[in-house]
Amino acid sequence: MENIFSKTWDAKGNEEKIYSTWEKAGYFRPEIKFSKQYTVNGKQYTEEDYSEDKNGKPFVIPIPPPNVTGKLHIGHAMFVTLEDIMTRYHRLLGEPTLWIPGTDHAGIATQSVVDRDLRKKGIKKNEIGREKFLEKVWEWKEKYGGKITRQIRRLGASCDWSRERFTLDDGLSSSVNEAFSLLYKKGLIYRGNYIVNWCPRCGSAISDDEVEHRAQKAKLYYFKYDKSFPITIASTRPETKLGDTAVAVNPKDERYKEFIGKEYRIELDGVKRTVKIIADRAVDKEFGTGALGVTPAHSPIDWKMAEENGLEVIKIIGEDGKMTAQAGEKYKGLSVKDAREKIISYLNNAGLMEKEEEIENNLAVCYRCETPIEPLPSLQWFVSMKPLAEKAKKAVESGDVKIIPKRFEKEYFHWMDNIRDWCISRQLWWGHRIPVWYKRDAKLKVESEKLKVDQKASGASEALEASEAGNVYVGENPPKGWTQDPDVLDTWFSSALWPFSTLGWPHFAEDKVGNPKSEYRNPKQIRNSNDQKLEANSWQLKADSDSLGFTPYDYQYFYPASVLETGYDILFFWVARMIMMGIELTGKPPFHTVYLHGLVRDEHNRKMSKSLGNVLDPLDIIDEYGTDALRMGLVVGATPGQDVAVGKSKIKGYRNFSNKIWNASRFVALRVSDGDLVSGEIGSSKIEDLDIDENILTDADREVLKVHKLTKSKVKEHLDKFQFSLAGEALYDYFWHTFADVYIEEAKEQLLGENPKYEARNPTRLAYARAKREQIINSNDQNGILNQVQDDDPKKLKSYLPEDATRQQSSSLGGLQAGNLHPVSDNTKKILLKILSETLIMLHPFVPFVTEAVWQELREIYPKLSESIMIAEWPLTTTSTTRIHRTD
RNA sequence: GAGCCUGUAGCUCAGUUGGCCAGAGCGCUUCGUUGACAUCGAAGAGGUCACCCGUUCAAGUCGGGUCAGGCUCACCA
Repeated sequence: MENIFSKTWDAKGNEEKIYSTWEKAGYFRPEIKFSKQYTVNGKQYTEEDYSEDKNGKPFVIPIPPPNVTGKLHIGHAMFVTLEDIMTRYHRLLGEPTLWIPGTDHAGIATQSVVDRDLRKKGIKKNEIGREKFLEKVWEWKEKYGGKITRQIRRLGASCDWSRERFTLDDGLSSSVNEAFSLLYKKGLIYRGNYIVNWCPRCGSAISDDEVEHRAQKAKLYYFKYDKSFPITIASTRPETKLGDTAVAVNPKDERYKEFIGKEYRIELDGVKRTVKIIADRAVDKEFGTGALGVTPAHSPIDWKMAEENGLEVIKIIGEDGKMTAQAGEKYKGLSVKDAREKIISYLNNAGLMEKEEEIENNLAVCYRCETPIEPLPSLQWFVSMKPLAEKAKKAVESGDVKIIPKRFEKEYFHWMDNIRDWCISRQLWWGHRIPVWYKRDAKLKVESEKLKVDQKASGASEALEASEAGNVYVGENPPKGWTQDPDVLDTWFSSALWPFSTLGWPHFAEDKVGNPKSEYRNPKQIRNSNDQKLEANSWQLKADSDSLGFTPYDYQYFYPASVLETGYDILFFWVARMIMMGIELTGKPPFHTVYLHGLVRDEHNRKMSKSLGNVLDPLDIIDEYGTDALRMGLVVGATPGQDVAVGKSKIKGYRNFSNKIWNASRFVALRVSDGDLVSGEIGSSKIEDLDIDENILTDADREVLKVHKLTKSKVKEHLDKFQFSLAGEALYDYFWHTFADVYIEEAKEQLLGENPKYEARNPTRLAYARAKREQIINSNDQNGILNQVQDDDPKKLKSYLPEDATRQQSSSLGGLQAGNLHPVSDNTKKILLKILSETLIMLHPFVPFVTEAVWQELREIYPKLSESIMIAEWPLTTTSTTRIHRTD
C-alpha cells in the first residue's frame, strides 16, 4: 500500500486505470444494482421491496450527442461533468441509472470537413459522385469516430457504453424513417415550393433557426424602375428589382394613395415587368421613400405580400447564387455581386438613380459558415409546426416538463408562439436520406422559374396528397424502379428523436411488442433471469434486438428520461424539437426535467476564441491538473443558465483540493492502521460496523459529527434541487475546513494512545467551527430538518467557548476511567473512518477518481466497504428514516 | 422594435419562499509549519450589496423608476 499511497495524488498516473476498471466491471450498466441485497438496520430487504419503493422508476439521461468526428472542447467537459454528477448521485442512491451515450452524424459539419479534406487531395465530390463520396465519409467516421467518445471517457463519464448509439445506425435510421412516415401520414409533413433560406456556400436550404442576423453597414439606393414609373423606391439590393412584381406602400400614406391598385408596365434594363401598386401596413412610411419594391421570390416579407395579393413570383437568383435567365439576357449567369454593380451603373447612366444613403441593417447569414443567406423559392419538405408546438407548449405549462432555470420557459413559450414551419430537407449527401420515392424520376425537382405561390397553407395536406397520389411513396419498402428523393434530412430531425430512438423506438414500442410492463417492470428481471425467459418465450423480436443492440424492454422501461441536460444555446434547435416529436410520436414528453447550463468563458468572462488565445483545452487541463480538478472547476460557481468563468487558477485550486482529499485520507489510513495493518482491526478492537461509542465522545468528536450530519442533509438537498455548485461548495468547505483543518488536527491528540488529551488542542478553532455551524443552521433551517443537528443540552456547549476552553473537560468524557484511555483513540479511529468514507461517497459524483483511489486504500483497513465507491450506498441523512421502504 | 438576464470585496462569482453582524475562491498583508498535505496552516485588511423612491418590525432579497453591461427573438426594404 505504501508505494501506491504516495505523498501527492497522481491523477495522471491513475485516472485512466481507474476508469477502465469501472468500465470492465460493468458498473455503468444499470443492472448492476439489481442483484444487490440491502441490509438496513439489521433487516434484509429483497429486491422487490426495493423496486416497489421506486415504483420501478429508473434514472435516465440521454447524452447530448457530440459530432461524431468532433474534438473535445470545454463545453463537452461542462455537460459531461454535470450529467455524470447526476448519474453517479442517483446510482449511489440505489436507483437503476442509465446514461445513454452516442454521437451525431452532424450533416453539414461532417460533410464539409470531409469535402475539404478530399479537395486537398485533389478529389472533388461532384466528380466521384454520391456513392463514392459517402464511402469516404464513412471511412472518415471510422477513423475519427472513436476519438470523441474516448475523450469523454477521460472526463470520467459513467455512461453505459454498451448502449452507445450513432444517429446513422440502422436502428436510429429506421426510427427516422418511421417518424417521417408517421408524420407524413398525419399530414404534419408536406412538400412545397416556398421561399426558404438558401445558403449558397452549403448549397442547401437551411431552417429559420439556422439563420443569424449580423448588424452591417449597407447602402440604400433611391431610384425608379424607369422614367415613366411615378414612384421612387429605395433598396439595398437593386439587383433583385429585376424580379419585382409590385410596389408596396403604407395604406395611410397620403403621398401614394392615388396609385394603390394601379398597374404599370415597366422596363428595367431590358427586363419587362408588370408592377402593381399594393397597400400593406408592414411598410414604414418613414423608411426610404415609403415605397417598397416587392420581390416575392427573394425576400420573406415580399413573399408574404405576394401570397396575400396574388402576385407573380419570379425567381431571378438560382440555387447556384447566380442570376437566372429570368433576370434577362444581360444578367443571366452573373453572380449576385456582379449583377448589383451592373445594375447600379445602369441606373446611374440612365439617370434613374436619385441618391445613395449609408444605413445600418441586419444581414442574414448562415450560422455555420457565416455566408449571407439568399432567400429563394425552392421545392422542399417541411414539418408543420403549429400543431406540434401547441402540445409542446402545454407540456411545459402543465409542469410535465420542467425547465431549469425557469426563465427559459418564457423564451420557450415565445418561440412556440411564433413558430413557423420547419424546412427539413437538405441538399446534402451525408445524412438520413428522405424516405420518399417518386414514380417518374428523380428530376421532380424541376427548376421552376415561374411559379404561382402555392395557395396551400401548412398542415392541409389534401391538395398535395391528391397531386402526389400514386406518384409518391413514403416508407421503407418502395415499389421497384421508383426513385428516391435525393435530399437528406436536417441533422436536427434525427436529434429530435434521440431520447426514444436510442432506446429502440418504434420497434419495441407497446403496439409492436404487446404490453409486457407488468411482467417486466423492473429490468433486473431481464438481466438476472430473463435471457432464458426470453428464449423460452421464443420472443420474435429478440433477433432484432440483438442486431440493433437494444434489450427489448429498454424503451418501455427507460423512456421517458428523467433529465435532459444541455447548454441553453440549443434550447430551440434541440430541446424544443425533442419535446414536440416526443409528444407527437410516443404520446409523452421525452423527459421530465430540462437542466440548462451556461457557457464556459475565460477567467475574465470573455468568450473563448482562438483569436483571443484564451481557449482552454480540457485534455491539456486534465494532463496538468487531473480530471477531478477540471470537474470541480467547472461545476462550482456555475449556476443554471448562467455563463461561468473558468481559468487555470480556479482549476489549480481544485487540484489542491484533490490533493487534500488524498492526503487527509492518507493520514486516516496510516493512523488508523498505525502503519501496521491487520485487516479489520483497530487497535485493540475490531472495526466491524464502526459502532461508535457515544459515551466517550470528546468535544471535537461531537462537533465533527454534527457538522458531518449537517453536511449530509445540505448536500442531499442541494443535489435534489439541481444545485450542483452549492453541493460541491458545501462538500469542499466541510472536507477541508472542518474535517481536515479542525477534526484531523484534534484527532492527532486523541490518537495518542498512551496519553491522549481530552481538552481540545485548539479550543478557539473549535469554538469558531461551532459558531459557524450554528450560523449555518440558523440561516438555513426552514423545515426544521437541520434542527436535528442541534445540541441536546446547550449548556454543555459552553465548554467550547474560548473563555471556558482551558477548563478541565473530562466531564464530557462520560464514564471513561483514567486507566482506560485506549477506547478513546479506538473511537477516534472509527469516527475518522466513518465520516471519511461517507464523505468520500458524497464527493464521488464530483471527483470520481481520487475518491475511488482512496476508497481502495481504505478497503485494506476496512474490508466491509463495497468493492468500488461507485456502487456504495449514499449515506443516510437520518437514522429514523431509511431510504428503502418496507411494505410490512 | 419585443422580451429576458446581469450589476455584491482588487478579480471571478455564491447568497433558495425577505431575518446577516453580507460569504467563498483567487489575489493581498502578517505570522507559523521537519510528522497527512509548502498542492500546508493561523490571523487579518478589504463591501453605503449600481443609483433613487416605495412596501415592511426587518430588504442584497419584494414593487416602481434611473443608469450601465450582456443575451435571445424579430420581415425595416
